[in-house]
Amino acid sequence: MVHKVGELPTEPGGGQYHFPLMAYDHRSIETGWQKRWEEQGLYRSRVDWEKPKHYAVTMLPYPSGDLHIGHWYAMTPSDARARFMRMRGFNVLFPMGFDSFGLPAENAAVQRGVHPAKWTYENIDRMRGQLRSMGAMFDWEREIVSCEPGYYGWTEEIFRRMFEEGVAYRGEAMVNWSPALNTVLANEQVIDGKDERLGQPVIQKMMSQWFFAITKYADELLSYHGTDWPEPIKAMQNNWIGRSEGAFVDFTVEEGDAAGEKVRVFTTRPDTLWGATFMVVAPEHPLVDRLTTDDHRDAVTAYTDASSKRTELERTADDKEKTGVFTGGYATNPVDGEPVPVWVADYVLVSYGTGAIMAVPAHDGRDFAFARKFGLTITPVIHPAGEEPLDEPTMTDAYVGSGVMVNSGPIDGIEVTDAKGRANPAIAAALDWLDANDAGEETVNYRLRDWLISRQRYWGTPIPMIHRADGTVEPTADADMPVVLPEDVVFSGRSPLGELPEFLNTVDSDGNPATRETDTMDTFLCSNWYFFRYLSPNYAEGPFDPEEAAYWLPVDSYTGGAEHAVMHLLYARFFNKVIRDMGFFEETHQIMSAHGRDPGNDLDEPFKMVRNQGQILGEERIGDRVVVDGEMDGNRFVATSMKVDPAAQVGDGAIVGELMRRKERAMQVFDGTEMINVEVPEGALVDIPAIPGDNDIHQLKHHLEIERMSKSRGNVVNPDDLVELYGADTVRTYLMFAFEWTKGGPWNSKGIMGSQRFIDDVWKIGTVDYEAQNSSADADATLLRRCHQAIDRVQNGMESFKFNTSVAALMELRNSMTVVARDGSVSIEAWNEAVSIMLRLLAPIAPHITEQLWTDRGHDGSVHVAQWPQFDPALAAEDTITMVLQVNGKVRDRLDVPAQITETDAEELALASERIQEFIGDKTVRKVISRPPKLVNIVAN
RNA sequence: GCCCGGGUGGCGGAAUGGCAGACGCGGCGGAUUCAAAAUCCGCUGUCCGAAAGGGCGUGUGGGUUCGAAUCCCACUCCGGGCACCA
Repeated sequence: MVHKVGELPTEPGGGQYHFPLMAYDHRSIETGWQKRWEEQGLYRSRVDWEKPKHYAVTMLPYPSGDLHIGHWYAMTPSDARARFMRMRGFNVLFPMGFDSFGLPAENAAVQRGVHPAKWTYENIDRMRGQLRSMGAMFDWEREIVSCEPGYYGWTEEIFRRMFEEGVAYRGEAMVNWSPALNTVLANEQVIDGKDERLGQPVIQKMMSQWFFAITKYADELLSYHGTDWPEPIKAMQNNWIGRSEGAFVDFTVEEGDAAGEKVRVFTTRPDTLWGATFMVVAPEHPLVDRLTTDDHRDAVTAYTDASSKRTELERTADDKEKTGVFTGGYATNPVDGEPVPVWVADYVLVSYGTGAIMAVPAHDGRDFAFARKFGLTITPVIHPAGEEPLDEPTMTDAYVGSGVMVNSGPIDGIEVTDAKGRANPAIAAALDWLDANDAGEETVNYRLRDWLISRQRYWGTPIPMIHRADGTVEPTADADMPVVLPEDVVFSGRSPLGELPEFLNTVDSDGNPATRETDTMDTFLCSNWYFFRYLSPNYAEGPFDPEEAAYWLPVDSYTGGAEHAVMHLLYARFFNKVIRDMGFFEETHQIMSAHGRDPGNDLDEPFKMVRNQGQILGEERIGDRVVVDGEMDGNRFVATSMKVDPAAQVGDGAIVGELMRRKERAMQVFDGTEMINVEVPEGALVDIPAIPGDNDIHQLKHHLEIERMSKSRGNVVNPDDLVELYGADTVRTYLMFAFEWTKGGPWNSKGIMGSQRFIDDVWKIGTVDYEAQNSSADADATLLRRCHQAIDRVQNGMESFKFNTSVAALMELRNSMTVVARDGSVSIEAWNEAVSIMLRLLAPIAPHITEQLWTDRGHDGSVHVAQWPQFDPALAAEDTITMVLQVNGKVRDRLDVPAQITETDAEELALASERIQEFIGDKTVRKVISRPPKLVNIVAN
């Protein structure tokens, strides 16, 4: 790919190109600079209290084997932004590491007989090389690898402290057990009753496990004080934490074994207590046995046994139909002293609230369905606003709207709104009544459960605890810390730690024989605090060096995928608060203060700003040949049948052509001349030979659908190949330009050509033997204006994570400069200034080519430590502006006017326009809106 | 069901109250070439019109405003999260 020395077309400008012989050769230039930067230590970051700091982190990868395009998509803009901040005068830290404990390593060991450590380290080596090819400014001196004892030993230490503080505890609870993964899982790792890794069903088991008391922090986790996070992420976390305000109310058991005992329920609607006509307890509720009367015992036992055998998935899958049995027992409703029957049903979950509910069938859909099915009493206590009172026999649904309380004794007549908690007058009145009558207590309940962190797996951080012979647990002694994962083990798919006597057997603090904990920690713990370890990866006195922490913390910008919203991002916030409360930041605070930095609330949250990138999907599948039958309906064709058939000929059906893409409701088929919208109704016959069995519209959509990249789909875009072909700078530019970063989208293998042309043009601009032909001061000012407009736009895009607009601004500058280069219309000084600005603006995005050109053009030092061009609004301002003239809001004429034009002058010019007068005609001018210099709008009728 | 985010050309997208479609891909026409690639020049929302020009146009319907892709109300569709959560 060598460009010719060119006497290229001279029209219309009349100038000549003087392009050099050599095109931009990314192969020789990019790796060369990567090496030089490394040797020069260009990206080392040091604490410097004289300079403002910026700590930027992009989520560290799991060393799965190869860096994929998604990593590049996530990391490149983060790197560019870190570089941009550095050029703007910040002392920037941008580190990288590997989240290297986890299941895939262990699976590789089982399947291929490779030790997880070997597999992991080989992958890390390969990925390190791939990351270098990106040309990112990672400070490799600060790299962390979480499977090294130097890292996980500190996780263990933090665990020991958490145990002492009671934040880490061993508890017996109903937990999620994955038979497929051979381990328990946290609630966050179970989606729709299946594990998030393999999608295999998870069952409920009572087990003794290690937990972190994240619920203690539920309220603080709902506040994001001092942070700038995407609203959807906060919404997801809030949703997950699930705070509900309500009350505990005690119902007293009437007779039988449990007579006099209280059954506590949680309710968010204490106002409806007077309508509570029965109670339901979960099958696992501890009082079930004693509530059950002898004549109901067989039925209840049968029911609870059956439900214990069902998985979470089964319980929720066959949803609608409620099941349950009567215990025979009764409890007293405290508000009116009425006895209500107590039932057992699995629609009440033992894990939420108190595992028991008061049922208000008139005003709760689930209770209503249950009451109707089992013929239980329904008592309405809300009179719907502006309607007839509810009539029990004719009700077909629970009434959940607003109105006025009725049949509710002391709170009769009080208004019920749609508001939650005390903001609802009826709820407030009920809470006050409960308090005054000692019948219940106002409370807050959370959906969030404590974090189950033990895993019955080998390749993870050891839990530094010892099981004593007497059944109690104690932390590993200081001298034995950290507990190092033994390497010489045999893999069978089950954790080998329990079968390794030299690991298992130890002594307790009294010298008695004891055993080590063989479970390891959830790998999400590793990523809880790695951004602290980056600060001082070799620090031996603690998890992080307070001297570094005082300067760098907190993380100023954190970027990564939104899929971590309720796992990593929530856990990391929790851990940060725990570390703070255990006093790890005390010294850090002192050092901050000593340097005159007020710690304030800075260390309450780990990440000041979070931004999420979208996902790169596989390239769209188009061009399948299809045969469609059906008939035209308006401008769309409604199909009765659609068949994918590569050999289809014209005449095989009403429409034969290529399937182009899926619109919202229609498929588009291109028959060679026009694009036809084809609607495929649910009942239409669909035949896709590639998908066996009966096909329908959904499979057709799926067939076309742009999917996540995966090896099995064969749609993986390999960044190494792209770098080889186009160079890292082109790939970086394309990834930053092609999508709205937060959104992502399908890969387009042709689109990258635009970025390649851009990079080639930059090379031409930077190397052209520029000759001023007929330059003028005006042209100089115009070019400088374009440059300053570009500075503004590039800067804004970088700051607001709208990287595509930054690249677009640079492409526009390229367009202007290409014309200037051809015409020679500016002075050599103006040209050099413009090139210098352009190179600096582009440096964060395309670091290699800009560095080469910067050096070649005789600048001292690296472009990456050059100062960002100072934006000057005066230089960016146009002196003439096209003013739009409107009549009744429609554009009718345009005029070039001085930017400084006054309101009156603009108005006069507008009224003087012939075209405007034509449109005004014989109408009367009612009003003139003058917004100089952009617009004048004349209202006439 | 509840909670978020979104709907703009053939495509990715720009414009946050003031010229809709910047920038790029693709397409069309032309130059160069034996030819192709690459490169260069021009056109490219849609309808009417020979043109000048005009009508329409940011999911749908309504509203606020001199003026709405942008603000408000209702609906609809797409994506995501949560979900017998009491």
